[in-house]
Amino acid sequence: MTVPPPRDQAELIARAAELAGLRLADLAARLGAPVPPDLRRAKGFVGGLLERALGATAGSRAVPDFPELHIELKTLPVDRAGSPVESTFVCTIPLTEIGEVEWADSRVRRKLSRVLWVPVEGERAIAVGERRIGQALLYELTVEDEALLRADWEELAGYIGRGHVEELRGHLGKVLQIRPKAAHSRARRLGFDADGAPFAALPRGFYLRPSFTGALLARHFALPR
DNA sequence: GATTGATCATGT
DNA sequence: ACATGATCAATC
Repeated sequence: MTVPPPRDQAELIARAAELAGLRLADLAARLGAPVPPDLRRAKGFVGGLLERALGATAGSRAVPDFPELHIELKTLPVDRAGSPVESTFVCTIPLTEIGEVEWADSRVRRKLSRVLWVPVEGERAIAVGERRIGQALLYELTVEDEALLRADWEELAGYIGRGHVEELRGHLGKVLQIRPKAAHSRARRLGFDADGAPFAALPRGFYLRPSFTGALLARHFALPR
């Protein structure tokens, strides 16, 4: 079963609304996809399933999931109270270029400008197929959120731009953090040190802290916090 | 229990 | 190689 791309924003929202309450096993059956016993070897299963169900087309290309609508799709694993149980990967970091990039042109800002968040039960105690899909939220970057993200981004990108990528640890950043993003810890890509000399750096990515995504959901759905 | 660092699968 | 989709698992 193949779902065509949504014609417009309203169609996308309607499709997402129709999925609320479904178990992942229901959706997988509808699409003719097998459900893995757990996510250890299928970490992208939930995201991929929702992409197919909603008609996302981008695949692995570096464009939004719904390019014509300028909307990014993110599934968000949550507990029974609606709080995120994981951080949210945003994008990889172009180590050799980010020092020259302005926030306004950054990958982080582009990615988070418009996001269709789909909460999905994500507690490991619930079998993958039994996890239910929640009500989606079409989010547009707010002035307040942008200020928070920009402050973190400028601090973090500044480290890299000055050649201090190796000093970056996950604890930096109030709402946005930088963590490794690689197949394994021996992976390396080109970076520059403080003297501008090239070296083999650990690939890294930007992630949103659960407190940020949790606040975003709570605001929209008026959840108790 | 929350957080940080490590890791898995797939597509272009 | 590096982008996409993330969660796992060791450690704090």
